[in-house]
Amino acid sequence: MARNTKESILMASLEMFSRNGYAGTNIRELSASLGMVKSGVYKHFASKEDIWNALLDKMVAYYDQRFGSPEHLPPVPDSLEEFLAMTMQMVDFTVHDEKIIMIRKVLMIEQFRDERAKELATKHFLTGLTQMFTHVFAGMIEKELLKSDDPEMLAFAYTAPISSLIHLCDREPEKTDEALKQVEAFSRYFIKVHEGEAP
Amino acid sequence: MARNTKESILMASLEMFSRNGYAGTNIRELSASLGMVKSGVYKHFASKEDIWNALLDKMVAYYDQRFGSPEHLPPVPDSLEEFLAMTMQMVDFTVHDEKIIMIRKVLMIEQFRDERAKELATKHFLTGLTQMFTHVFAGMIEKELLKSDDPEMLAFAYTAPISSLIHLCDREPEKTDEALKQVEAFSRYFIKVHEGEAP
DNA sequence: CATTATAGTGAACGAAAGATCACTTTGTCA
DNA sequence: TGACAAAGTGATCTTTCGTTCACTATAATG
Repeated sequence: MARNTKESILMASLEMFSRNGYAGTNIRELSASLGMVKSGVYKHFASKEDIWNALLDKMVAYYDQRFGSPEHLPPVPDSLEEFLAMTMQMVDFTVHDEKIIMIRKVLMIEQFRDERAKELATKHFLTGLTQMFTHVFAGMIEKELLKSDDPEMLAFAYTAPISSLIHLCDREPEKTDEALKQVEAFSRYFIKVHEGEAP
Repeated sequence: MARNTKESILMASLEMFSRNGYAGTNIRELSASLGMVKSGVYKHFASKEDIWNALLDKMVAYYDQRFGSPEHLPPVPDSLEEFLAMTMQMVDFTVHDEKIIMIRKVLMIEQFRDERAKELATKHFLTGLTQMFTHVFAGMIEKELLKSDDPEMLAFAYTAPISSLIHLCDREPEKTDEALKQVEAFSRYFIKVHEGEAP
């Protein structure tokens, strides 16, 4: 029962931090959203900052679990259509999963204030995606699906534009469908430019 | 004398908002940074929110002035080296200009809370750059510096990765030099991929 | 020089913040 | 079932917040 409440508090804090930021969130509203009175929160966390740190721990763990270990690298696709489908599936998931959206928002808001948020932001928004797709592109080049090229540069050139469209979805969710079409258009364009000569 | 103080307050608020966000900024610190006592601020602005709105007005005006009108479009370069140089000069400026850095940070932090910040963020981070470079690439294709292609897609594929490196500089300024090298490497790579056949 | 609008001060206010504490309730387990 | 630790409450404390206001100093104007 205790673990449950503690988790609920962290979930509620993720929601509030992602909407109002750390400074813009207060314990009264937070506890009220859980049908609690504010002093109750202090049975589970020593302070507001303690909640923040615990939430960051969770976000770090969540990231490591989903993207950290090599065994979670996506399989190298066997065709360019499969590659496109894989991209679309990943993007579609990431722009619709409420929890991941909130994590990105929190990192956006707090990246300049909190050292760990800064680190996670760079991973989430830049290096993580690049690493992941470096592996994919290296495999695809080997399979001659793509022209011989620097896989890391390819990965950066591919993921950064898609990432910017994901951020657009976070900012203006009503544009999500349009943005997804742009992702697809970009992906098709990218494939066309870099596809291998051998059919 | 009045105008001067009002401007100083806006400048100080830009600094504090970009570091601590709107909610994380208080009037006492703000006025103290100007050698004033907090009640003095209220001779120039009716409320904290009034300061925020005035600052946003300024940021909108600043953006429109620098990127808004068509006459501020960059000239179409006459060679690929010139294009690279133009890119590097623009990026170098934007990652070192303290004011522009602070504007980007404020937009990052407040994009999910304030409607106008959201709009400006999309312009600053996405559509503005794309529009600008669509014009450049259209001209370069006409000059046969680049292969015939969709200039808007080219612009998006070019500016988004560079934009993500600019954000990295905002987040981790100590990596600025490295990031600038990455910008140059990416730009050279991009040119190589898309350069026209005719020398 | 006298007047007057403006800029800045310092004390004060009410509201809201984070946090504490003595208490009651509740669920667990010997 | 009875005891005890944990979870939750409500009152309260201290600080800090944004804001107001009567006041003084200042600088421009006629």
